[in-house]
Amino acid sequence: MTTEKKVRTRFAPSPTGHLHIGNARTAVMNWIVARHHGGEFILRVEDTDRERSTRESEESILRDLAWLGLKWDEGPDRGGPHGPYRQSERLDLYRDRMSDLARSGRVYPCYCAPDELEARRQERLARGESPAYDGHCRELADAKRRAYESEGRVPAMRFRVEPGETRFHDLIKGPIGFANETIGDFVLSRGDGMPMYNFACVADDHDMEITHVIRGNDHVSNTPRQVLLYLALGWTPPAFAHIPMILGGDRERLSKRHGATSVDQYRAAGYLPEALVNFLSLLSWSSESGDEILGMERLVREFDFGRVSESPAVFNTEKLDWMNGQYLRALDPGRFCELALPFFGAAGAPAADIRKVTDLLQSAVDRLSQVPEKAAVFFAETVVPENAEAEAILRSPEARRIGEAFLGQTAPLVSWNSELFLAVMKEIQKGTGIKGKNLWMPIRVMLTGQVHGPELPKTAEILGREKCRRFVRESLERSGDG
RNA sequence: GGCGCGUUCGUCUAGAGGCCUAGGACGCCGGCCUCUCACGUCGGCAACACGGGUUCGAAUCCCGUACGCGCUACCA
Repeated sequence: MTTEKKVRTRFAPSPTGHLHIGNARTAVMNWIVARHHGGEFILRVEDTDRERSTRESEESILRDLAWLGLKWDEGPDRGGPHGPYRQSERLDLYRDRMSDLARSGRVYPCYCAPDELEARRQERLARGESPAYDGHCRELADAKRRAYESEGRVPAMRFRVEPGETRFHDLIKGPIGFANETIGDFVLSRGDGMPMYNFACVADDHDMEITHVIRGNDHVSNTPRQVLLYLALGWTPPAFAHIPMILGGDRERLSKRHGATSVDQYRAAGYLPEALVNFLSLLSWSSESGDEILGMERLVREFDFGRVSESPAVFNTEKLDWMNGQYLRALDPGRFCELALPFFGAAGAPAADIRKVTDLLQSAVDRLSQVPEKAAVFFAETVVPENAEAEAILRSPEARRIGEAFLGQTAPLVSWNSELFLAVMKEIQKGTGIKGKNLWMPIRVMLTGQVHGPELPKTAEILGREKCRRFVRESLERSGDG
């Protein structure tokens, strides 16, 4: 590699749904490689499957990509020198390439109907033969061809795969080879003229000057077909890198039944894009430093194909949660508050002291969506013991003495904060002789109804003197009747 | 069935012939901190799929087996 070509990578999703976590990881890798080399990251929409492609999906994918922080240099929304970036808008280009191939005799029309194809394939399988296309239409006589045409059959175009072996070098897996016999003459374009994946992909990657094709491992067996196409068109294939699949807990390809599988679901659940990108990067890659909380800059700087693993990785939500918690805690408190606010829903967060609440909660959650539920205790108008343990604490003889002392101590107070609350607790301890857990737990339950929670002085401060006194009074009244 | 790829603690991984009585991280268990929980911190449990080679020496190289995943579409 003496001629320094600018590195160009691409992410080429088909807009048939939300951005899947596995595809997101592919996008992350491509983005990282491009940035690592100071190159360009291109976004291309592969919408040649008219049945399944929708504009809504495309928009949603672009939105999620942007949310992840993976900025693209060229794409359908912003154009670029190699556009258009939607395959459905590049049909003329594919037609030209097809003509090139036709001129050199590398393609031929195939009139086989889908059911005929399937039937013959099953027969070959039953006989223990290769399921690849049998070459039925390979050497069709003109007469036969005309006969099919008059039947109204519209041909697909197949690529003629000659005997031999197709090898390529994978940046991650090393040399890989396929016997051409196992490939078979594959379809380049359908009867309706739409190009197939392998054909459009090669034409576009070449036109867009892609230098590194980085994609999932499920594409390795497509690669020899694509290499054959590059060669037939007189082009030099790009470098290929096939990254391991992401699996679910049962070691099967990650799918819906494994729970959340799309990026938008993780956004809604309160994960930070930086955490998700970091986590995804660490699936099948590791920093030489051994560090795991890396951040985008280090991810880009330290990336190295040599450190990409060759085996599939299980997507482990527990570790993602931990990592997200790390990112959440590293956030500036003001920023944390700002990011948590939307999770209170349309009604918004209760305005009073929300910042004090989020400050207290920053180390208590690992997803932003947990903030509202954990914050509820600060905005409640009544206190209900959460369980039998809480009720038992309220029934204890100490609880009444502590509660009464609390009311007595707080009655004359004109101001209120965590320090004053602490002072009150000290006085109660002095007056009743009760201390430690036996002193604090009854107050905690009287104020929050819960046996666990953030530090009590801060909690009491946020609640305010009046509310604290009311909750204690109501608690005493309730247990007084029993 | 064929072809391809893969196989280190439950999970993510380090490891590129001796540095490995296999290291780190998550989770789990326990200690500390502490009114509780969480955070933080300290410690513990836990793995080289199996069988043959090659070598003075193999988690690392070779072969085979098993298992897993992927592809085998006029889907991408």
